[in-house]
Amino acid sequence: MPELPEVETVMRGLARVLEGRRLVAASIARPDMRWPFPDGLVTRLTGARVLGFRRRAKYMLMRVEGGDSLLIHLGMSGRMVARRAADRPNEPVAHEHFAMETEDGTHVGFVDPRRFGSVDLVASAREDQHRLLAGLGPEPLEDAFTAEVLSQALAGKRTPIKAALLDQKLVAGLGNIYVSEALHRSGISPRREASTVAGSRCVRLVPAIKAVLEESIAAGGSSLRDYVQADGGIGFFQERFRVYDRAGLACEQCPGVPPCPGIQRIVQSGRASFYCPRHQR
DNA sequence: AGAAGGCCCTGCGTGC
DNA sequence: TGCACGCAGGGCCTTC
Repeated sequence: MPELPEVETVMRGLARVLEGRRLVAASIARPDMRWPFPDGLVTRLTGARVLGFRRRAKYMLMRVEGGDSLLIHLGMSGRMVARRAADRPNEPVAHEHFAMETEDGTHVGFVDPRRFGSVDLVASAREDQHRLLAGLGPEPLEDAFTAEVLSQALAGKRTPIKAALLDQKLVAGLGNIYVSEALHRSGISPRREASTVAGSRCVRLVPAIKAVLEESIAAGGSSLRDYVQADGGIGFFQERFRVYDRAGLACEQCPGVPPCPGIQRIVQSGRASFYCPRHQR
């Protein structure tokens, strides 16, 4: 499930194989993703050189010659797959909805079985004004994201902190997994009302958010030799989380006597949260 | 107006 | 073994 660290890793992998290269082909196999592919996508990409990459929240932006940027969201199940064009199988790759090919013979496909992902074009000079980016909150890894900033965003919110942190308007790029992990690290229950996290608890929470994201990006980068795996997949691997999907297991944060009752799974706004009821309050 | 739930989609794990 | 069902969740949309 691509959240901010996975998107960052995939983006770096894409940059590795695409940056500076000229695209000699682009193709659409199936246009009905989350939103239809934009008009002129193939035309604008074909022949253009890839200038650079950038990430915003869970979105990747690929700047190309001619003033356009390709906006990519991986959705739930999206992957980027890179192969030498010559090594591609003859039959169509399952769920590869979109692909690009470089002058030096690399084929990059966007594979997304669930089709929650999306691709769009936006003027490079106005990337942040795209409707999907315009309302996003601060980047959690930037210095501007401080305890004070989060504190203000949470003030007066009656919703559980779990839901608040998933709200991309408050902070951009966190998903279900890293919200659970960051709350676990900072000893805050996902059920706690957001307004009561404002203040001193944000002083613990904000560094925990940054740490969990940074460690994950570092692990993603170092675990991938070449950013392109044997199967052609670019990007993320399954990390070992401290609470996410670990219901019933002991919480490593609180050893000792009496034994930790273990990590619990609860459902909040229809989504699973994992936490240790003993040390997360 | 803010919050909660629905919906889109396919693959996979579980249980009968 | 096979099938049915439920769950996974990002983000927009509708409803309350």
